[in-house]
Amino acid sequence: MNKGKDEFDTGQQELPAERLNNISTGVPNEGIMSVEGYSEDRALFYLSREIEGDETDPNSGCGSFRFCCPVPCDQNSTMSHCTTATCQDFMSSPYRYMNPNPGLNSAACSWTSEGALHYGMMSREICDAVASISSDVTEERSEEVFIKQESTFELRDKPDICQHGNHPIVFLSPLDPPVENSAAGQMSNVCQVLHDANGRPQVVVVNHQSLPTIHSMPLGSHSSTSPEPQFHTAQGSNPELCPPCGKVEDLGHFDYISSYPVGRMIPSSLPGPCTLPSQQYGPSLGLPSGHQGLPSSPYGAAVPLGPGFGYNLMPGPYMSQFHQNSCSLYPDTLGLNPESQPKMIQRQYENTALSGSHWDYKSQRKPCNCTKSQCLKLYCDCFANGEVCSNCNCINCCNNTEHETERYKAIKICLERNPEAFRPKIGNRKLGDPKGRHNKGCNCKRSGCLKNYCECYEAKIMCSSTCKCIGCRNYEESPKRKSVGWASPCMMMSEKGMGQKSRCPLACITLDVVEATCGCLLAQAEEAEKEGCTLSQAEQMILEEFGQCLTQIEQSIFKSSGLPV
DNA sequence: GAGTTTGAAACT
DNA sequence: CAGTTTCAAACTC
Repeated sequence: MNKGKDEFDTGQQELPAERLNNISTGVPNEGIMSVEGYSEDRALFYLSREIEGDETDPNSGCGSFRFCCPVPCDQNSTMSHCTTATCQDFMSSPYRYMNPNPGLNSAACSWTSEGALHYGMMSREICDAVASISSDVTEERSEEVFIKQESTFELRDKPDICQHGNHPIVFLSPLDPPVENSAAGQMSNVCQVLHDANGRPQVVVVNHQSLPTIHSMPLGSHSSTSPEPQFHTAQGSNPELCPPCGKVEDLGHFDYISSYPVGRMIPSSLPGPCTLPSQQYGPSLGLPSGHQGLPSSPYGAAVPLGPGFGYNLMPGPYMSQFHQNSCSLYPDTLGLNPESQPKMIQRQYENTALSGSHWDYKSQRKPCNCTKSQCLKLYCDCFANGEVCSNCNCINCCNNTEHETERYKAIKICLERNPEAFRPKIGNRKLGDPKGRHNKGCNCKRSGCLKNYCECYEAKIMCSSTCKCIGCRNYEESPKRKSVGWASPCMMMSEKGMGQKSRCPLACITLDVVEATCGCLLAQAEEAEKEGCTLSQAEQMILEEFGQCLTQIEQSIFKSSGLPV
């Protein structure tokens, strides 16, 4: 059944009904993981995985993955319509692999190829990008351990939230075939497949030119004998044609539904029983109907930023279903990678024995000790991580369900002040930068970026050009990281008995050295200019000069340390 | 455990 | 945007 890694699909993707049914019924040995997404400016992308081998073993039976674009893309696009990736690529890719139950396969994804789509990245580059994060395999596997604890019901009930352009695509089930907006003759909208708490699939069509619409599918529409969705007409006003059901419902406040800024964290996740949105907000998709502004739930209100760009402030318990068990909205931190998560999440991850549910995972997070912020400011790690306080030592805490209104307002204020406020600070895993970097960079002045005061150091990443730190000593990749902990370059040198921290080799880079180096680089630039070199040639000359300078500095360091050069 | 240091967040 | 203040975590003793 495996078609092999070199076989591309350029046409409409295949969704063999029997295999879909196998998934839906949990029959092992076969399965397809599919991810569909619609973009206003790009076509549908479909990722499928055909599996062979022992499905009870997530380490085996890896087939090929096809990144397919089943409808014609922009002819001018350099994007490859199809490419393939090996299983290993997939396992280490931003697409998170979940195996909720032995014999049951599902794909959770983080569509981090946004950049690739928008910038015309070639498929080869995408593959490289995927390969560049291969170091995450371990973490991804760890995530599997989590997911394996989930039940089949949870699999169907909790969607994946995937980034696609400025819109997250929420996928719950690999069972939902794509819905083509044939009325428009193109994939012009963002469609999202959601499931309500009862497992009922719902397709939300976000039309950028108008209000969003919902296609509701009755229960059982994904029966084993009917792989095609059976849309029915949702009641509502201002309907517009939107196949396949032909009729739609005007939600009037779609920001609430699905639109979400890039990289935004769902700002809530409550342990405990989940709230059924349908119960809370009425029958239509469980979404509020007709209201705007502050709803009954503090997170229910949309922040009207315009079509396709708002805040998903759904109630914590409900959205936590989405977040906790599927995927983070952050591509770079997907899979609970402990090295790319914010510190609170990282701590949670480290403190968890990977044996419990996500609630266990959350309950073991480090409690905060806020006293004055009411845990409603970003000082509070719980709040900053989109968590409510639980078993914390905080005083006058309002970061809980009893103070939903206050919490909502605080979230709104934070987001208004900084739309990236709830985005992980560590991210942007790129080629050549597999560990990620601090998005804002640190501003340390006294710690040398070698204490946990430094967010980069705490996240176990090197400081980067983004940082504005002074006296940084956390800028060089250590060749010998401790197997368990993190050793900075200076610490490593100290361990080698090369002296006290004051003798850190970086101390050799004095102001004079820097000035001399800069002088050399400037001289090289001037020479390049005199010679009429092109920009690229000049850059190469300067870089070569810089390399020579670094070599000299390195030699000086080794000489001063008494080590052989 | 109290006090100090630190840097991010918030404020002006 | 820069400087100051507030805050809570990290650190030291």
